[in-house]
Amino acid sequence: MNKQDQNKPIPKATAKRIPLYFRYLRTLQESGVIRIKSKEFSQMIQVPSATIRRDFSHFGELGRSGYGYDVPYLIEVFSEILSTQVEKRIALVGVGNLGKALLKNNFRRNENLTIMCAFDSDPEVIGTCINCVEIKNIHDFSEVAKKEGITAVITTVPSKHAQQAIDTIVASGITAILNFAPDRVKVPEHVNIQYIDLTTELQTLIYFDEHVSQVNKLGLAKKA
Amino acid sequence: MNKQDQNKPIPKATAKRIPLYFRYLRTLQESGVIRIKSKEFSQMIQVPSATIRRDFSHFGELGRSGYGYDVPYLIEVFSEILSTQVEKRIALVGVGNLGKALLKNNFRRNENLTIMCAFDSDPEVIGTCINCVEIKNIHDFSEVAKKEGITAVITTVPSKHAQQAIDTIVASGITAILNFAPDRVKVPEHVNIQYIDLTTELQTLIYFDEHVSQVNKLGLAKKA
DNA sequence: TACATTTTATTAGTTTTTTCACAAATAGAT
DNA sequence: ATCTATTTGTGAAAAAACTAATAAAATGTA
Repeated sequence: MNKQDQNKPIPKATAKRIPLYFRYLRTLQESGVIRIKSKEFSQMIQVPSATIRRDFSHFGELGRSGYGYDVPYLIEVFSEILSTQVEKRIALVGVGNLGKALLKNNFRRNENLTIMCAFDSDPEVIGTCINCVEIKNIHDFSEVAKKEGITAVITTVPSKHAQQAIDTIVASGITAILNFAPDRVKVPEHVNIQYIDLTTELQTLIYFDEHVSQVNKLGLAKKA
Repeated sequence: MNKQDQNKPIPKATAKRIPLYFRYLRTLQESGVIRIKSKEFSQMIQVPSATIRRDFSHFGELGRSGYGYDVPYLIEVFSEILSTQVEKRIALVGVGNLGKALLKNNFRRNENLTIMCAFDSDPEVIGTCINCVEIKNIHDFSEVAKKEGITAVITTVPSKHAQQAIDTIVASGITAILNFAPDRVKVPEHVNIQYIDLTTELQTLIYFDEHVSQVNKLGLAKKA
């Protein structure tokens, strides 16, 4: 039994890094690496080694002094944490340009996440298939989602219709939504909604580039 | 002259919210709203009112007690901060499924950000056009980027080739990169690189949904 | 086996971010 | 012109996240 079961909740900042850790552990495993030290791992993923050790420590004493961490064991632990042995069945709502692209990729390199079904309201696309996924009518969302055992939903609906689409999704009992429409929508408190907004990301990046890190540009950066 | 010029740097957390603030101020303006109180705005964008006031305060005394904030004035200020009057000319590298989708959208609703040119290494796509943007050979990146006055680059290259593509970009003097390939790449310190990884985002979301917010699910959530 | 080296896990300390709560300022009513 | 109700801006407190530094533990070498 690891610490998490008995103790304090995992810090949000830590939780956000877990998928990154897991991805790189898998990469290491594929390269046949059996053991990894926090400092080496730090170089790889560009997260300070102290942060890595602190993060890992929330899940128990995973490493051994003077040795480092055993990669297969770490993978076992993080796999459990992310419950990767359970297939996550995803639905996609909104089959526009972006939706189509996500369908075509369908988490290619990841055997744990799969877009099972897609929805739209446009009669033109309903009934067609993309990458072997049939586009269904959004009106049938609840029914199909239940039948397919959907865990989480990605919405790539235009802002204008996002609230309506998300109401439908929430009504079906789904509690995890990844929303590409930048406008904030109203959801009940128990629903977890995450926003991905390209424009905002890019504006933030440019803002940092222009203001926040001028110091770096002048060559006054402190050491890595 | 506002505070930012004279005083302390803007906190990172604040900087990240600026584009969100700006977007919603524009929405308000379009609806003809002239004044907004931090509490109302808070409801809209789902950021605590105290955070909003604190954030705004970094740029001077923008509001008036007992009144709130003047929307046109706020827009003026944030427009200046984000330098939205200057067109940001973006390049896109990697014209796969996702790259194509971004090209087709091309920040439709935003008059400040424009994808000016796109690059790939596949002879099949080089020379073709998507949404009036011609796909150029990545080998000509530096030359074209200079001619086009590119400020920032979006990379939608497969992980395997991301490092190479980004080396090319960095070599041309670009310092702001938004990278959709999830693997960490090495860049000089003065380069600002931001990662967007759908898989990670979704895994994080699901992790939170399964672990972190069980409390909410049990109906024990604290008040909004 | 003993010992010098390595590396974790953790304690303590620092910085950053968020939140509280209220004086001061202003609005708008009378 | 006065008064009451609002709402800001900000000190101060609290919470969260990060970093430093080190004792303890384990490694691996002689």
